[in-house]
Amino acid sequence: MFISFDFQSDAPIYVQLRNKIIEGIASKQLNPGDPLPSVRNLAKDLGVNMHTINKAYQLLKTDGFIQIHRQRGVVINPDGFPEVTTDFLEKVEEELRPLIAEAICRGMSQEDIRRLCDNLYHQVKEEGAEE
Amino acid sequence: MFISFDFQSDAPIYVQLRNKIIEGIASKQLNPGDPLPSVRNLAKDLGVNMHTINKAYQLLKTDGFIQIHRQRGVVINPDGFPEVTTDFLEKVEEELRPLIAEAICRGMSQEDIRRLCDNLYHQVKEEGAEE
DNA sequence: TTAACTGTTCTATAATAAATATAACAAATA
DNA sequence: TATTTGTTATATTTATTATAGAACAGTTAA
Repeated sequence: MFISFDFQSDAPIYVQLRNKIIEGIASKQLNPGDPLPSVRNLAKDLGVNMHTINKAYQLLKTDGFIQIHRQRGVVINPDGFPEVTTDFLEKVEEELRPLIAEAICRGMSQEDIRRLCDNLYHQVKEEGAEE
Repeated sequence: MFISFDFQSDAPIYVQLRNKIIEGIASKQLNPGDPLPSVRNLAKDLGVNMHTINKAYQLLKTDGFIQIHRQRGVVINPDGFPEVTTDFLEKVEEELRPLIAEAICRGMSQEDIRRLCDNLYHQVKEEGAEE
């Protein structure tokens, strides 16, 4: 598995896991229809509690990134992924605005910020190419 | 004051306050040398505890956005603001990567993301112009 | 059928972070 | 002198996070 946690981070484990799986989808390491480990197996592999995994899966299910079939297991949503909702845009703005404000204070230009985003964009997209 | 809190947000009050002040600096509503209210007065105005304000001020002081003179009060740093440090870049990447990954999953192009950042950039910069 | 495994739900507990509440101190000012 | 400043200390309450163990209902494999 390509998943590990940063226990120094202030982000909760279940949020980190949710994000790692979304990054996996964005980089096409995880594709529609791909199976994910059961909550119990993944918990064992990663050395965390079953409920922590389940919490992350519930978030992903609610947002439409994965499907959970009663006893067949967990799969990356085969029917495609959610659109750009207003909820998502609001979340992005709430988290991005402080970062951009601080970047401005520290003297970054619009070009600097654009470059930073572009770099991250490609970094995420081409994560499956390395290794 | 231009400060209010979103009690629905999962961001702690002292973090929200820190960010609002940084946004104030970025939009030039707050300029080098400008005084900030005392911890007690601001706490009273905003209806929160003194220690919550103090926590935000300490963060801003540590990062170099404000100066705190023993009994003269709190001022926006008159000697300029901190550079783009590696700590800051690491924080940006840690918070921005999941947002960009999710944006990609939801079908946003590099151009879409760039536009979103540009919009926020101007929105922050021209916050002082309205009203 | 039996046994093992699935997601789901429930109750409980421990650890940590966030916010509040008082109180006190030392330095500066009005 | 009296007030205000930032700072520090202790204490309490609340919410979140993570863990623990157990049970249930449906599915699959032996």
